[in-house]
Amino acid sequence: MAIRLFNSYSHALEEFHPVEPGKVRMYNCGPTVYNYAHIGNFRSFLLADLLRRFLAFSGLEVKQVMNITDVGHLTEDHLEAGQDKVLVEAMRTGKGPAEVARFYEAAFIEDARRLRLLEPFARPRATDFVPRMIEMIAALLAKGYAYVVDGEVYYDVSRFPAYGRLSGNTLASLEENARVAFNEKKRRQHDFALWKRDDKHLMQWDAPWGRGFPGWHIECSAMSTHYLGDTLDLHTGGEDNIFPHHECEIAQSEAFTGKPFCRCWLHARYLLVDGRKMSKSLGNFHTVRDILEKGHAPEALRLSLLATHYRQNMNFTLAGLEESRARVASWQRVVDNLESAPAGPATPRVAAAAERSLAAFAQALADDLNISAALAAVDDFRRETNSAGPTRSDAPLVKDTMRRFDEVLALLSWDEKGLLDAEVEDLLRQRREARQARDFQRADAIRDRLKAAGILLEDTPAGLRWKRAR
RNA sequence: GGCGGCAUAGCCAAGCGGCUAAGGCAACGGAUUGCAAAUCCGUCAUUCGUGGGUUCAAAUCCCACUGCCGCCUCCA
Repeated sequence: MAIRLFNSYSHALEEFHPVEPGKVRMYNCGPTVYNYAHIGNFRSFLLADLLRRFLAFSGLEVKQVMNITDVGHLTEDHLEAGQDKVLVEAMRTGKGPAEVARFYEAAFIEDARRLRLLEPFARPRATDFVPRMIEMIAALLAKGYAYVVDGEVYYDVSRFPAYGRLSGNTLASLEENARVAFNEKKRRQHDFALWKRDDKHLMQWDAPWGRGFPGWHIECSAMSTHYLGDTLDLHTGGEDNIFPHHECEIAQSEAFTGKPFCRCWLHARYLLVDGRKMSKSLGNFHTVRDILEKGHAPEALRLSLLATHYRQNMNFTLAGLEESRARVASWQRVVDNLESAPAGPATPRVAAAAERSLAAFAQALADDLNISAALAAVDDFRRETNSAGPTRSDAPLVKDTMRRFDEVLALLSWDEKGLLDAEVEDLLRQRREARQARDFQRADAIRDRLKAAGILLEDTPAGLRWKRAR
């Protein structure tokens, strides 16, 4: 089935075909590790994860690279502002910015695992790629795409005619609408830095042009081409990365390699919280761990952040989080209830639903990751299956179908319930007896006791069901 | 000021020129049930921000207006 994606570079829906058939090279702009990642960050990372999982689901091999930006935009001024506790603590105890970065990098990876993002092929750190960045800058200088001024290096955008094609910010329009004070060192207002100096900067490296640090954009060019070659198939990021970051990445990379940098760009639109832009001052700022620490299930958060199409502003609310939780729970029950399915022949209706829903699911995602339609396909399967009443013979198919959905969605728990210990087993037996004797008071008391122990009971027409509280 | 995006039921959200406007949450009615939970069946937008236009036909295309959001040098 043809997969269509909206390519921000061409501003159009296109059929996706990797350079090398069957193998996809994908680069995702990753986190800046000077703070905990917030839910907006993860919306963009989850787009990358959804895309990767769906491509794999479709039979493609995906080589995914997500960078860690640890090259400091940290200066002494930041330290003086002292907003970040870990940072302040690090400086107080004599630890450097590198240790701060490691701390938040570890926190990010933990968050990513809790939200079930697949491990990328590589998660390179910008600081490990400074030599390659210097190499690339030297090459750009040699080719005449860049110039040195006073120990700094700038990219000469006038040498790259396609500048502005991604963002729509052509040089002409940028010049007309200049809003930022002109940096005297640059030849043109919109030339951007490949190498900078700033004595206040805490991370510095030696380069042929002087001691300093790399410009923001060059790191992604260095890391992506190192792992994935001159031409990437896919590149993702938040919409705010379109300009200047990705525009500049294209200019640098193509000037360096002489080849097209990336075939297809995907950008996740911003997330709002309670209808407004998330910001600390509005008090609607949520990190991933804040939400999880408040007791919300990671699957609920994952679905919430996934459930709105990536090119649509999503509005995050606690009500929406609860809605996602309920939806995941209803799918989980389809799987869990199979254990107590009655014996009987296979149900044609279930088989038909499995085939139809799986096809609808794949077709929806192939249409520029139409997640709403894909989720509706899962709901359709849930309703059909429950309505038909699956038998023991249906169980393998139902389970396989749900598993297939979950390869992409990654929301369900597949661990076996495990054996109950003898004490719980005994309580269940006692309750059964109490109910038979119509001693409902005692039956309810036992149910409450088991609930407190994390075992939830359901008396269904098919008999007693139990599950562990999650 | 320049560039770009979005407005669909109480809420979330599909649909992208033509079958009765998907699906979820909530709500309500019913079945089942000792109660609870879960599940099923049914109800829930003659209408798609507002006003025009194009068309045999528009939520879908065009124009205007209103509202919201993003980018315009280091923020996903």
